[in-house]
Amino acid sequence: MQGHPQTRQRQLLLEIIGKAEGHVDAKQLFSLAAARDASISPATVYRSLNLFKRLGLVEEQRLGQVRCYYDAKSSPRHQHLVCSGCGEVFDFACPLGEIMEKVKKEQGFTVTRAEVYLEGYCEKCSAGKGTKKHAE
Amino acid sequence: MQGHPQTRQRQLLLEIIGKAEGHVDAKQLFSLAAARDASISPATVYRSLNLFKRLGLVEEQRLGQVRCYYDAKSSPRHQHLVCSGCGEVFDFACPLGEIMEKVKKEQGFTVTRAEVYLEGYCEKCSAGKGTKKHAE
DNA sequence: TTAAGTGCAAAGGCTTTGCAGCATA
DNA sequence: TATGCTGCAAAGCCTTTGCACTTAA
Repeated sequence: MQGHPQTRQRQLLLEIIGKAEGHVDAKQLFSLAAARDASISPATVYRSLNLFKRLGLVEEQRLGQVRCYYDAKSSPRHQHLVCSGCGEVFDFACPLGEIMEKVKKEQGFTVTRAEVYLEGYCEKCSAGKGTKKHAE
Repeated sequence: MQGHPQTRQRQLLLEIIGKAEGHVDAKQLFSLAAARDASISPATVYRSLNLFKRLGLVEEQRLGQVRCYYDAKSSPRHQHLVCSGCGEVFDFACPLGEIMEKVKKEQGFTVTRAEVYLEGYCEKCSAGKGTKKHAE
């Protein structure tokens, strides 16, 4: 791992991130890890996440207020829809290429990282609004 | 103010947010406010921001990890470019309408809130990279 | 064997909350 | 005057850090 020891904890964390198709935040990651290795500590989770980010193994993205992580190689670039009704997270393809070109051309800005976050109501929740799982 | 008393502190905060064309986070807002009214407390800033958000007077948006606020009526919807070189924040028009329509049509998702966050290098910093004000 | 990682506990930011006093309407 | 806001201080999260011990290579 690029000069970094492959430890039991790191393997476990990477495995969880890889399997969690979608996005886990640090807290979830800790819970999931602790379920399989009760001795793991939050500090290790945070330290590992920072290492993985530096090595480019996982990517970080904000979903609303929350920092989430996902496997860098498994997930192609995608962006997120979060339902205010049921809390579910959906992926969607976003024409980022166009947007990046546009700001490059118009403002000379070179984009190295893009995040799109849309909040609203999914098909099911649009139909029967009022079943809020978590408030706004 | 919709049944909420108009206090000295709230006036001050709204004024600062209005004048700060762009985005202030809670900390900046507190500093700016404290410069003009040394007795103001962070608690008031946070309480006021939450009130303003509820009343729709200010809008909240994330810039990277940071929650920023801006005057809801003065700013038309715009999105942000943050330069990793100089830290400057640029606005840009983003074709969100199209995107919202697309997810509506393709996934039945109704968007109520959209945030686009692009990070990269502005024209100046692209030219002479290496003058990082803050690391990644 | 040795450099690096880990757990624990404590500390650090930011944000919220309880409470008593104060101000707005 | 009465409701509601304010400041203060304390508490709550999440995240990072210091330290001694353990582990991978």
